[in-house]
Amino acid sequence: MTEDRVDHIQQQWRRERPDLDVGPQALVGRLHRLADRLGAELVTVYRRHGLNEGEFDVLATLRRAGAPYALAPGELAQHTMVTTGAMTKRLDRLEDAGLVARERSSVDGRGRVVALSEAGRRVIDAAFAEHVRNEHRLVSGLDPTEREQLVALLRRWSESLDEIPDLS
Amino acid sequence: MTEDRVDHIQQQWRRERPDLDVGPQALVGRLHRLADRLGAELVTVYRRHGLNEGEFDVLATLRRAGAPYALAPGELAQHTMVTTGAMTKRLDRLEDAGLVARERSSVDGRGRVVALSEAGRRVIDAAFAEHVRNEHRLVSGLDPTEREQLVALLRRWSESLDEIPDLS
DNA sequence: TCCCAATATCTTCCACGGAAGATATATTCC
DNA sequence: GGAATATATCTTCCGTGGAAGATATTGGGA
Repeated sequence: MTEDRVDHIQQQWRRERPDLDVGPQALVGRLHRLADRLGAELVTVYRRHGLNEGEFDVLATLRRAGAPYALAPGELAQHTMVTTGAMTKRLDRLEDAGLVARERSSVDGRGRVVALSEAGRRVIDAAFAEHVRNEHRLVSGLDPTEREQLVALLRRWSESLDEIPDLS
Repeated sequence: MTEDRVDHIQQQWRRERPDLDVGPQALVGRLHRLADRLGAELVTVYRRHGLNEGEFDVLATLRRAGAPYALAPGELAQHTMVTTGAMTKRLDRLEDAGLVARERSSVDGRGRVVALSEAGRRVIDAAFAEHVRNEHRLVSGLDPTEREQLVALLRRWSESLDEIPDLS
């Protein structure tokens, strides 16, 4: 087991603050660094298709919703976990690029319906296929058993967070 | 095993793109969502101490480097994984707040030395102690065995990424 | 029916980081 | 020693997202 950056950071803290138990950093810190690293690999594929992460996320959300590939801006904001203001701007860019179209909702004058255009559909289908290949590459260093264990542990951790009390 | 958002997304893709194996998303997607979730919890502590994530990171890096708590801007940028331009701005803010001081390097006229002020030292010591308590809280839903397994798997995954070829 | 609260979206302003270039200083090589 | 190159930091401009408020529309209750 070679020593990595997180180990080194922990050692520094143990020297400087021996009164604190920095054990959990092994998990929290490593998870964050890994997420950053993986994220950087993923965006290279988005960029090849002329998209940034947020735009890919919007197109993918519309695509996997199934025909007619249309959702409201508010739904998209919820699914992609950004504010509606941020979504407005993403949609502005995607609309300018001709990848989505905004129409008035027929049932609610306040609402809009955002739908993939034909071009949008083509772009996300190509980008997503490459994205999946990229994900396969990124997990290829783990064998099937390790992947299963890791999925189970991440799931456990996620669920446990819902039941943890706030910091006093 | 209850179904979570990542499961649902996978199901959508399997319906819409049965030609693609989206298995790896269980790992990659879940890791990202978990990192976001944890990050949101962590910043609440930084904010209590008047810091954002980047500023906390800078002060923590100086603090754990040990006395005299001083590093060059370039070193700080490397350790915290941002560009030197971003570091300049972080240091501007921290200097305005009186938490760090910039001096000319005595050995290199181009260089600067960024050092924690007394106030900076107090702030980061208090913030970091609370940060560690927060991390303990966030991992409290996992038992010691699970934590060890998870650390080992994350470490394995990280290391494996260094040996993976680029996407063709 | 009419008013008011709720809702959906968009607008404005600001915070933060990246990319590329500017500036000052140092180092290397002749 | 002097010119060319390298290096450290900072500056400028831009892209993206959040927060708060503006606008338009809906729906409910007097």
